[in-house]
Amino acid sequence: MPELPEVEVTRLSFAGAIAGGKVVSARLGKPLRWPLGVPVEQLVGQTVRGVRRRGKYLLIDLTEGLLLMHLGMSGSVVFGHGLPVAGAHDHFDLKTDRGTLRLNDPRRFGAVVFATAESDPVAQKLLGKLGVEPLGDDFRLDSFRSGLAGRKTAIKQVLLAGDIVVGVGNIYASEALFLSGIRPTSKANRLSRPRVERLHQAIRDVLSRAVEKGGCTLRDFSDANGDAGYFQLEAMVYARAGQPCKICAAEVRQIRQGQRSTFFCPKCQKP
DNA sequence: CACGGATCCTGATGGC
DNA sequence: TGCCATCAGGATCCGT
Repeated sequence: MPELPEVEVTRLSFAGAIAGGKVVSARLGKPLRWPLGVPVEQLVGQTVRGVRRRGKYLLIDLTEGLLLMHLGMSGSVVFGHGLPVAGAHDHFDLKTDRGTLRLNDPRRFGAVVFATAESDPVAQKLLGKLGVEPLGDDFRLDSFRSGLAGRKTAIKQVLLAGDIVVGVGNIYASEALFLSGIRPTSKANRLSRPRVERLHQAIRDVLSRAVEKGGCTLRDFSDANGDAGYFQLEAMVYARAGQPCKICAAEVRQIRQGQRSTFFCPKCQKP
């Protein structure tokens, strides 16, 4: 469910409300991808300073340390007072006097990890190799180009790897490549300068537009207040195999790359 | 060190 | 209705 826009929309939906909240209790459900790292009692009494995002991680700053939360493939967050009794897929609750933050994640590819600081090796193991933020000033065309120059793999795979630029997941990778007219199978290091420039711009455009629209709701995305996003209405190629391209009417194709589905228009996107 | 593949887990969906 | 195979928004780990 969550690529950068969904994570950012989620963050925006509860960051203001939880800030300043004092942790009353916390509970863990079934194990997530990694152990929390501290007993939940250690969180009690701490104050939530604020919530940031790095790539697809939510960083929940506490008085002493921070929680790194990842939504994996199927994670979502709810925040509020008087939440229902935790269900089978509610694997983390952080109850504060401003409301309870709850992570629901059926597949449990997500994670909640405690680190004493962002520089803590525990945090750096997760954040250390991440690429630049696509919507920030650090996402420069020249460094993007030199990053791609070192990769012989398909451009789609490079985008997903997240070590050059973060936040582009399976949906937005297909969409950004469509917008820039690049075949997903093209080798990253063979893209011409103008094509890299178009891709650079397309990544920014597609992600920022999705954030504005409130995230993607392809299956079941909703933010911490339960509000759904609308990106699905705008997908140009994702999940549209066999349907006509919205620009040229050619049939949208679906292929597999690294066990993930890729969608593209064979006419609009040149190898 | 860059690459491709296997892997974690549960639920939805479609074919028979 | 049941059973089985396939697929799903992510990212790490491991062998080459």
